Amino acid sequence: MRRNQLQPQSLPSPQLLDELSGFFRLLSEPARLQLLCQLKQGADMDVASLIEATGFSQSHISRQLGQLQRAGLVSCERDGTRLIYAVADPLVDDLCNMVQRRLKQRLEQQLKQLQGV
Amino acid sequence: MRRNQLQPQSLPSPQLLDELSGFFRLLSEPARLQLLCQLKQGADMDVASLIEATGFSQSHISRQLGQLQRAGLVSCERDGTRLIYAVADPLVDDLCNMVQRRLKQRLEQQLKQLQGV
DNA sequence: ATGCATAATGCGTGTATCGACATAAGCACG
DNA sequence: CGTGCTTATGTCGATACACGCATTATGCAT
Repeated sequence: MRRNQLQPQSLPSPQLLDELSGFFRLLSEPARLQLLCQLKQGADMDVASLIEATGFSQSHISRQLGQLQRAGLVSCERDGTRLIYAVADPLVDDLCNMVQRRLKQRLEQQLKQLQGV
Repeated sequence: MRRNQLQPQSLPSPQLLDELSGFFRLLSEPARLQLLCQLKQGADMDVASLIEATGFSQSHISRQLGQLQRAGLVSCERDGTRLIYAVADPLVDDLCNMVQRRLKQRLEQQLKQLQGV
């Protein structure tokens, strides 16, 4: 099968590649993923709760939230001196669920492969 | 303010967090994403084609393909001395499409925000 | 076996970024 | 005004990893 020439020339541009990889990079850090998960559950949480829930330093959490916010993944509103953060896009949850399903399937498959054909 | 206790205790475990972030990390590198896209289009490609298409060194490509293969994202079969690689899981494409749509929506929204309320 | 392909690995360098500490900046209240 | 509380930022050490060069391993042919 030499069907290697039927590309609809849909190679993604370098810019798109960078944007995509940049987005995935945001999710490539357990700390950020953990923050997102905490926010999903706790609905609206202030930074103090996130510090206590994750055990990270305040500066670290502030930076990670900043990245997520610039990407539009979380939003925040003021309550006095505190900032209340919330998940701003359900996409991350969808992606995680899809990947999780995939990881599970893969493990089940490997398991089956081990215990006899 | 201890009103954040209504969680259905569905916090992902650290292991799951690591696995998820590890998976996303694979997609967080433009080089790997590019390889996956090339493979999607070219259907089956040997390493030489990938070298020419991407401009990366042979060793680099070999390593990246190794990572993708260990994760089950690509598979390869021998043809003489060459290895022909192919995409082994459509999930990555779905994820990229979802993220791309999301990036586009976000830009459109920002554009609308700029040119008048 | 030798020789010629191709692919994988050892090693080094450079760069990015995680994560903490210390400090500054913004906001409320006396 | 200053004081206290919360968040953001400057700086730094440690670690991870991208990427190339050189070398080794592997398969096919003669």
